Amino acid sequence: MNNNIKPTAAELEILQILWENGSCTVRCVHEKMNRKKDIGYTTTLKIMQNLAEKKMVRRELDGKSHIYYPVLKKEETQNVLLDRFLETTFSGSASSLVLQLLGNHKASKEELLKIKALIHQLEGGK
Amino acid sequence: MNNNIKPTAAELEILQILWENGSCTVRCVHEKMNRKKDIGYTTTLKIMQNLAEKKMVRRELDGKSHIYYPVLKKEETQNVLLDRFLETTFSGSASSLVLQLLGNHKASKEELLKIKALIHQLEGGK
DNA sequence: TCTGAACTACGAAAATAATCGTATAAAATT
DNA sequence: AATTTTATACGATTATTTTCGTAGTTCAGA
Repeated sequence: MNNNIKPTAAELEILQILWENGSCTVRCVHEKMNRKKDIGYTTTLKIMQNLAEKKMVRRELDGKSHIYYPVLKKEETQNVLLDRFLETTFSGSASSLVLQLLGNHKASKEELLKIKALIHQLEGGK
Repeated sequence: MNNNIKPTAAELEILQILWENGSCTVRCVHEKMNRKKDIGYTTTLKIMQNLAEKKMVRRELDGKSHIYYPVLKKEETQNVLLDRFLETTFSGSASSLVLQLLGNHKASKEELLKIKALIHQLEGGK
């Protein structure tokens, strides 16, 4: 598994948009970005070009412009980032992470149910 | 609550050491750091000075050298960072974070037990 | 007392990330 | 046909983080 995934903060923002939409032009990404913060068009463009150069997205020419597609899988990327975060911030202790998350962040009932179900499954399916 | 906590990666490494040890001199931190990676003494010193300047640690003169103490609370800091991570990487969905974490065998049996206990408590209690 | 070891202070270099300006080309509009 | 709009490319600038060199201080031991 690719453990070299290392999108920067700005790159990750764009990846999120691509994951949500499947594919986007720069203009499209840029408009969605601008709903959250004020940023120049060429900045968005540049970061997407960087992503392409690093092979985290691919792009196809479509007339005058490009259409960008995510290459990294969302879950895989999240997992790698999660591992790293777990290590750096919680010294690798998954339970303290979860305890803090659930304890302070009261997940909804539905979320708790999902989690319980998974635990049962993990226990049952040994 | 202080939502402005933003230790960088290098700063966080040092905070972890201070949290574990309660307090440390630069030398002490530096030796522990060097077990993991090769880094110059003055680099460690500088980062600790930065931490002090940013009020994330405080220091007291002790003879010729300083003793550093964490100011940020470990759990509070972890929480702030966790919030931020949850937002940027999992678009705020606590359950997908936990599901991926547990699904990925990052939690031991003991950890699962702790988590189950907490869920029971959240459900049953108050 | 002199020398060297252990400190701190401080600034500058190197590395990384983010932002944008300008040049250029191709369509679309007038 | 000329102008405006919409793209990309690419380098330059700025900001942030990390790293370290150098200078200067204090203290302990030869």
